[in-house]
Amino acid sequence: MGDTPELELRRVQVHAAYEQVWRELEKRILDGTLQAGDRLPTEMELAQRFGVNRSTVREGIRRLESEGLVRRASGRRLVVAVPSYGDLAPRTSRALAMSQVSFLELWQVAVVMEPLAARLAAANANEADLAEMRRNLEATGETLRAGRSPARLDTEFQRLVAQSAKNRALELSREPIGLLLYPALEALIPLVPQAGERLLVAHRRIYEAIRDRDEDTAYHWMHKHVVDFRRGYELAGLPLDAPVRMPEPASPPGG
Amino acid sequence: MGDTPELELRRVQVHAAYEQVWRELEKRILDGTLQAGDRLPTEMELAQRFGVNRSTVREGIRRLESEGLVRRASGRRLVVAVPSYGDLAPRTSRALAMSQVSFLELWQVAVVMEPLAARLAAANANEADLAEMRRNLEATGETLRAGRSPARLDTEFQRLVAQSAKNRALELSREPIGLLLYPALEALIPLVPQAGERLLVAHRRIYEAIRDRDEDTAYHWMHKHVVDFRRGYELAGLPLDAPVRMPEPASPPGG
DNA sequence: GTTTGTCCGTTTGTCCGACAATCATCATTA
DNA sequence: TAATGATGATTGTCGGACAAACGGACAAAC
Repeated sequence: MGDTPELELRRVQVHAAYEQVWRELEKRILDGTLQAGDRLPTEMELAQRFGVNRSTVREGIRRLESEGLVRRASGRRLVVAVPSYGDLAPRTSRALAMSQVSFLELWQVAVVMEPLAARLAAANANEADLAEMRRNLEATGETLRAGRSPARLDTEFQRLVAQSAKNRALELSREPIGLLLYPALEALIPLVPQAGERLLVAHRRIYEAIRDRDEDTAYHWMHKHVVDFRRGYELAGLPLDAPVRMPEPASPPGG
Repeated sequence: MGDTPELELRRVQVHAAYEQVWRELEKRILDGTLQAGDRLPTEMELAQRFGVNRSTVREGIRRLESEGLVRRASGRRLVVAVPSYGDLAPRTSRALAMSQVSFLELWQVAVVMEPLAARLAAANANEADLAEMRRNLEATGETLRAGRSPARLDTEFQRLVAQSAKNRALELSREPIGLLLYPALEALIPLVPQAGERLLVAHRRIYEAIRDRDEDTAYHWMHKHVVDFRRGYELAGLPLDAPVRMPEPASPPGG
């Protein structure tokens, strides 16, 4: 075999035309040539400028749409947009669910993220944030009195705390986990009678600490709350290492 | 104005055909009808079964591809896949960068996530993980001796630690942050002469602690390391609250 | 003067039919 | 047996086409 002189070759990259359309537009958006809010040219015009068929342009555009970099304005013209975590979080949740992530894995992250969120919320929450939390607390109380499951409201409470933290990296990191984790309450509540009351108490304490700008108390109650969640899960006899399931989407994923 | 009796209307949903194709296939994948690894029918066949044109099917497929739910095998046929964070993390990073997230916001998350990763890594790393860290350590040493920037290798080291933690939720949560945060080293290193050496020492300690299954030491050194990173950033006179920029992609984003 | 109905040019969503390039497969050849 | 070539299936791209929906302008009706 003396005829293969250590020749190192890498796969020659061949990009489909619609991919190049997508990448080119993406690049223009990311480098600021196209700013959020700008209107894109019509499909016909894009096709002419790129020198490809309109069908090809459309396939590229689908990709951009899916990434949340462009949206269709009320009317029809394409408009450059900033991707929202409304688009991203459910997708990450799905990837986690499809990877058969266990309750324990999610919990291990939540138990550090949520207390951090509470601490930052105590530092940064504004009056509007507090009002939303109050509204959520009341709704949770009613829901419990009516004997229904507060799972969705708990998910929301955690999200509201994270929103109050004024840290978008935190918000975006924890959202996919919250989306997968708290629906597990749905299964837990009926099995652990005292869970609902404990949850409400914890939420109240967390809210009060945030309102009073008491970072440490907010942190500790949230930590306790998340630990409590795990304990309830074990108490109910649910397996920590079983994969979680993807909940029904509350709001339809971005399109 | 008594002629508007609290009438609440929501926008009537009209779904384009390609959207329905996308949603239907997505549903089949998520509910398990189509399992990872399964081959999808050909575009022609999909078009016939959905009763739409092949072009329409193709637009829907682009969406699925973008979500990582389906890939083109080496050949051509579409294959159902599990979305990887290779697809997801860069997108989340972009969303963060476009939202003008500050160094401080990223750091606040990193300072709790990375030590957690180190602790779990000390508990769960296997021999292959350790070998990769060793390789990374050596490369970092060489890079520093050569006077080049270890930014990319640092990003990789943190990723390797997270991989060793055997927690996919953690891995997926921290990756977008790491991707945005550590490239800031590129700007930092030339300004803080001792930074490179300190970084290498920290990496070594973290590696040793993980190897020795010493969770607390791994945790503390990683915490120290991340705190050190921030101190270096401040020392260099870089503003904590300025938005970070999106780094050049090391590997082209999934497609 | 404001609302409603109508028209028109533009743009999108969808369809049809077609072709070259590429891939998977298998029979053929050295 | 392993390399080579032929064959059929499938994708990527194209050009052209049309109905539906939109934005805007204008006229008619209240």
